[in-house]
Amino acid sequence: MGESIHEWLSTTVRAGAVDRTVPAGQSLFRAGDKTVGLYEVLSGTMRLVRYDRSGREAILQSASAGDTLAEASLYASTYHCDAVATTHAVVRLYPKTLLLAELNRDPKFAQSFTVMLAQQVMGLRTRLERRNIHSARDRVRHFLAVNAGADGRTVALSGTLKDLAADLGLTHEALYRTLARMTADGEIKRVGATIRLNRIV
Amino acid sequence: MGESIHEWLSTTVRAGAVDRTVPAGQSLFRAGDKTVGLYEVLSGTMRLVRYDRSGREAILQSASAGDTLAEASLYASTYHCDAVATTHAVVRLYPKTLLLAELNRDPKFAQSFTVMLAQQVMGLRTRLERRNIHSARDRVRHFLAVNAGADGRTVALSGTLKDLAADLGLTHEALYRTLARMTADGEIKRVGATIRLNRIV
DNA sequence: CGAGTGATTGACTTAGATCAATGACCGTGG
DNA sequence: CCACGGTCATTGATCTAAGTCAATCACTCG
Repeated sequence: MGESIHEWLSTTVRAGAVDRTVPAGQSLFRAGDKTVGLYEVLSGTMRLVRYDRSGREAILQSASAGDTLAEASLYASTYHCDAVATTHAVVRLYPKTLLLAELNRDPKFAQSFTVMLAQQVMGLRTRLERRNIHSARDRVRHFLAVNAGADGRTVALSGTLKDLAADLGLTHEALYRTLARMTADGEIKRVGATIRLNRIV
Repeated sequence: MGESIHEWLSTTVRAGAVDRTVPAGQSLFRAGDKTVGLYEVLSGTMRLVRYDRSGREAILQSASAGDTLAEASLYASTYHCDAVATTHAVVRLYPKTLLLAELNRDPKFAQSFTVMLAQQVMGLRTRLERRNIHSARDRVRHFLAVNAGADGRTVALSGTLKDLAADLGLTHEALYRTLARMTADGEIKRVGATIRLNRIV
């Protein structure tokens, strides 16, 4: 969908990127640290956490491969939470200074960056909207409607059904069952890694 | 939180904004129309919908006062869905041409705009993260952790509890019950429109 | 050829949705 | 100035969809 950061970065910025490995359980940065830039998760999972006085942690966000971390770093001077590796992870740092300089210097790059962010906002809004739907079936319908191809009735599944289930906020069992029922009712038809919507008579 | 669009728009763009009233049920634009700009919903509710061949509509998104509509318009040339008013609504159009020109001309404005989008992305991510939490109690905990004030244990509620419930994706009943239980357990204390987190011993 | 994972289905449990009723509060119009 | 309609806050009773636990089969990969 072209929503991921690295597709939009100028070669200048990309050249200045630094990769770093974070062993599971280790932290990448801590609240109060000075912000250094924008991170992209290359593999593994990172989580942003905050701790209450009793030491219990609250997960503010978790980012897997392809996600970005700490957009905050673009405008804040210090981090306001910790980033810790849930699994062994590899991250790529795009230094703040480079990014900001590039944004100032190159209006075209700035525009690309803005477009990317706008797309992210739209995508996130859509996903949030979907989570508002309580019924599993309607949630699946929403997903299908949003992701239907040009013909308006074919949806190509990118990953596994388990991944899709996670994305929809359902257990994989619930998704399997929902799809099975929709198929039985003739609402959809599964063809390989594709779902075809049938017209409702 | 400074996440809303209009706070970040330059006076130039703001001056070029056009307000428009949309009666309930009427559409603001339809799929295929040329994009004209970015809309902000001033009052009422608009929804973005797509129709399948059987005429049933799928709601892709719904936007209430303060929300923006059609960020797509920033980079796409035509709309890919319909925007229809769920209730009588008033929207404000920030013309695309003005916005893009301004973004090109004024790097500072572009930066502000980018910052605003980045904030939106962060906020949306956090909310999405919250929706991943199944337990009502943990969802409330997440909300409290994220929205705790400087002291880390006081959360000021902005709207009504019903609004909060909707925001959390819970029914208001579920929220009342959860808060009641947390209070009974001594985890929180409600003081007027404020919730205070207690340390867990 | 096992080990690991995805896909699928069954049985059972439960948290939260739904339906319902009540009290508090608030503006407002007669 | 007060009765009335409206909304929020709250709690009870009940229902159900989805979560949880569990088992099976297919498939791939080293």
